[in-house]
Amino acid sequence: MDQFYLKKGQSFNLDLTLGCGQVFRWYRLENGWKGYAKGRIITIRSEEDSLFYAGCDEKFIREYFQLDMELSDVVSSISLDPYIKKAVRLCQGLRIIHQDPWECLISFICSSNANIPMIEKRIELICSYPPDESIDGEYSFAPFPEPEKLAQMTEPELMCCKAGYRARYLIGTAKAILNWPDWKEEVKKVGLSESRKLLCKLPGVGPKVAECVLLFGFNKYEAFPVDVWIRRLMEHYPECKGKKDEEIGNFGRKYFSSFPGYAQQYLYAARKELIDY
DNA sequence: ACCCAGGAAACGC
DNA sequence: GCGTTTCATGGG
Ligand SMILES: [Mg+2]
Repeated sequence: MDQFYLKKGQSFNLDLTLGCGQVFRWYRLENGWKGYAKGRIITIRSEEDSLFYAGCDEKFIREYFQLDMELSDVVSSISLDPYIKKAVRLCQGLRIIHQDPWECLISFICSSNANIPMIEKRIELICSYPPDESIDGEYSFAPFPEPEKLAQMTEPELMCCKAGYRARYLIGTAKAILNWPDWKEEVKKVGLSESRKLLCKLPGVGPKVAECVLLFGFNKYEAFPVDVWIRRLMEHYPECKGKKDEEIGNFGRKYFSSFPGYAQQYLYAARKELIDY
């Protein structure tokens, strides 16, 4: 168990960060969290101004949780009105994680038209397939299937994992990635609009999933994913009333100029407190 | 029995 | 191009 000392003013809330719906393979312990990320099984807890963690090194912790990112710049940039200010206040210390792009991609293909508990269950079943009865415990902490493995799975197998109609999307995207080995470099080096077009070529990836992958997997903070909750919450702004998702996204990106993705995630994380604002 | 959930794709016009 | 329908799944 290693210790990481947070600097004074280095705002970080572990519970908000892991529980806000940006990652799906972290589980609460009695005191702290255990999860799978980037080939590692990690346990971590927060205590006063320190993090205590095992399963990775300090470099990983800083990178994964983006601890060197200056959150005060984000907050001052997006605190433009009382509505978003309430979300910001409720989300103090929430950081957008730097996920593995492939893990993020299949996670959010799994996310379409589903709620968070179902998404978590679906991803767990896919990663732990085929089921091994000799392993006890609710969670396997098994690695995400690599593109090679996922491409070889069959639709019936993925249906057993409760993938539903997303089964063929997962297989199709895995096969497409096998034929596009430098997809991460290509997506990384172009702007939001172009990278979104690239990702949308993949089956099961549309505007919303693409922007989640760009935000959480590539940390493109211009991204502003619009799901059913964000669509509802953004009705607060007259510019978005009755508008389609595309226009809502365009407004969010323009209005929250420097960090739209953070504004979006703070709104999403505070959705239950904002819904009857 | 309906409605909903971090939507996308196919279809009809 | 734009609106509608379909697609699995489990919980409320
Ligand atoms: Mg697509």
